[in-house]
Amino acid sequence: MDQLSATFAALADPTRRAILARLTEGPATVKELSEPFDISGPAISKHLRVLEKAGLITRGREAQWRPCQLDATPLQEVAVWAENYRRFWDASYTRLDALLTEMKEKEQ
Amino acid sequence: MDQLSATFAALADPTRRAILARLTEGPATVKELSEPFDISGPAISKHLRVLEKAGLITRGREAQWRPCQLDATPLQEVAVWAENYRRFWDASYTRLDALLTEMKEKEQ
DNA sequence: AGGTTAGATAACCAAGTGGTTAGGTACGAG
DNA sequence: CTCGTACCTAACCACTTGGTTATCTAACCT
Repeated sequence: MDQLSATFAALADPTRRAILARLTEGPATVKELSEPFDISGPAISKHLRVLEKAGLITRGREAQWRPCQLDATPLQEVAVWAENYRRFWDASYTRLDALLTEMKEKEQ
Repeated sequence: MDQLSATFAALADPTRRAILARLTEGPATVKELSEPFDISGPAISKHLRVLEKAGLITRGREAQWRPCQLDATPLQEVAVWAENYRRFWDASYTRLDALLTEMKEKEQ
């Protein structure tokens, strides 16, 4: 699976997006991250592994804790990808764009 | 499934992203969309249904054709979501941000 | 050494995904 | 009316996903 697909797949789950949101406030342990959700520890571990494989978090180790930290670089790729569609975001802009194309063609 | 999750899930597949890219050049029929890929028609139909449910395409009907058109509005939501992480995209900015926070705290 | 806490791994399950083939519907052309 | 084309639905398959419980390791604290 390519990088962009892995990132999108990781972001498709609300729990994982919530984890990322939490990590914007600073590093956290697995326990801390699991607290807002009423799912089991192993379920959180799986989510974290998905995020790690997508390169969205990095993990250290301090004694018995395995602190998670946000790494948002893959999100830049997402933002850039989405920006390429900006011209299509609203119909009026599309219509304007069509008009401009038409004008260019007439010029030639 | 919420809107944002559906959008991310739809974007997680490279075939579907390629279909969206093709649709930036204008509407296309299912047949036209399927040509670049060597997968069966039904497989393409399924991809299109996913894109339609995510609100990324709209479909009309002209005789025996069912033309697809891009609707990029959900991508705006994606771009906005990703933009919220801009401050975390590179470490230097994060360090700068930490420094500013520290300075603010000292001021108080 | 023994107990507690943090966390990972393994085995399992239901549901979803991406693909297939086979067969059905709707429309235009001869 | 019949034939070909465009497309969809249905049924099936292998694989993945998001969850569970049970069991393990590692580190800390008495």
